[in-house]
Amino acid sequence: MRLSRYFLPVLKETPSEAQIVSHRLMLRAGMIRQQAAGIYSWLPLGYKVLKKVEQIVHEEQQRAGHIPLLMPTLQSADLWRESGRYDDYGEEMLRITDRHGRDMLYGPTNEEMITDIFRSYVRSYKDLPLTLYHIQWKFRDEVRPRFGVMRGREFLMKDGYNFDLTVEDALHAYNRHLVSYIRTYERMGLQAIPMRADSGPIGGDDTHEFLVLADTGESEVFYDAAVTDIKLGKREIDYDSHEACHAVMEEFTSLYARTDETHDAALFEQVPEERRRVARGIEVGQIFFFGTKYSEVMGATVQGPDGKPTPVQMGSHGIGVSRLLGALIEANHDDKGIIWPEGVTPFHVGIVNLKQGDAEADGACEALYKSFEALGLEPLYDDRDERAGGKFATMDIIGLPWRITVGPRGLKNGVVEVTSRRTGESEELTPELAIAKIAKIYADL
RNA sequence: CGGGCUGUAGCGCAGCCUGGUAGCGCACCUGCUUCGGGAGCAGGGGGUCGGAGGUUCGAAUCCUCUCAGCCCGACCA
Repeated sequence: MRLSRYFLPVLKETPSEAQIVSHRLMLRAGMIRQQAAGIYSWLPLGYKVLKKVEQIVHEEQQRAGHIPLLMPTLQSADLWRESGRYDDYGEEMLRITDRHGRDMLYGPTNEEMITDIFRSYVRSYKDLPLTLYHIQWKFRDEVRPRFGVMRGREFLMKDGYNFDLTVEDALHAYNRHLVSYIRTYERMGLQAIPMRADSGPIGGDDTHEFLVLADTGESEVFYDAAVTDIKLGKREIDYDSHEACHAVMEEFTSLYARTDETHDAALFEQVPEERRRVARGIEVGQIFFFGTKYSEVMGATVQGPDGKPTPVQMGSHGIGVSRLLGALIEANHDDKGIIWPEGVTPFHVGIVNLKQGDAEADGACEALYKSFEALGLEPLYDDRDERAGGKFATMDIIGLPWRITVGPRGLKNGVVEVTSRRTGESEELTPELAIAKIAKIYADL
């Protein structure tokens, strides 16, 4: 993309409504625009990152064997009356009446609807196990939206639902989700620690929340410092293997890590003192096993091998897709702006032409631009007729992890400058080597 | 939902107390100079001061109501 043709409304000054760093930077980098309290437009740059995050979630869900579908944002109140949650959910549910006076609602989650879909079609235990998921906009009418997209009212969320015949199978689904979630976050360059949590209004026996450590997190967390050393890395996981998923689950959850809701001071005391940590975290996902809570009241049963109708064992699993952008920025920024991890960066590399209009500089930039595109990478070429300082500031705030600076001074020696946004370190390379360096970084992801 | 606060140009703000018909910085447009970390000079465009009602000869300014947004708390992915 050529910046002169893009729509990137970068702000030099911070709008006064933004308090926390991710909100400020998203506004300043021209990623979002608030349209009402807790409701945002996603401007091109923000939309691009949102789509990248969404894509990673899709890929990892499908790698784990989960099936994508798409359910509507608006739901009939009748379904929610069946489960009893129409009354239980309270003021957070946005209720709407259509022209015929029918009660509708903007879905805050989809347990009822997915259960309805399941019970309409699935009759036999032979169709299990089954995990369906979607990535869809949700609405929760928060009393007090704040922190930008981290606690908006409208938010994009991946929610998935597993249907299994036995508790054992459902617990495998739980473990499988835990593993796939860790892998999802790691691909985005985030460490999200699974922590034992409260079940809240969803209800259930087993539940873990995934927390990204950040000073601005909404939850207080207590953990054994050793948990931050556990990584999935590039291990291949057999998602069909109960043993393999269980082993990873054990590995990631056996050390102490809890939110304030389930914190147990006595247990925490057993962690060696030098490894005890109290910090704050941003919740970016949660998994639940709740058994037959919905299947019983809504009649989601299958015939088992014995011919008897059996309510299915269920769980639900969510990743806050839009909120992840906030968490990513909270975890990856400095005083100059955002620093995107390579896995989610909106553009792979920024090209800064220090002397627009100079035939040699223009030519070198064009050549770099075309080379990156030929490699399947997306460059953002700042071809505006701006001064160097302004171009650098723009690149810094939008946070592309790599920048190539092209100017007459370097070109005289046949080199361009490759700079890491994260470390600030630069090296002078020939254009060919610069391209090779960037290409290798992304190939190795 | 309790407590506090703010709405004046795209963004950041002053003016309000003490009423007299709107201003500053950035951004934007034109020209010249400049050009490796948010340039300088000159010229220019843009606001019925959130909305409604009231007081007054006169309201951004005072009064009433209302809408929107922000912060703290409770709540929450």
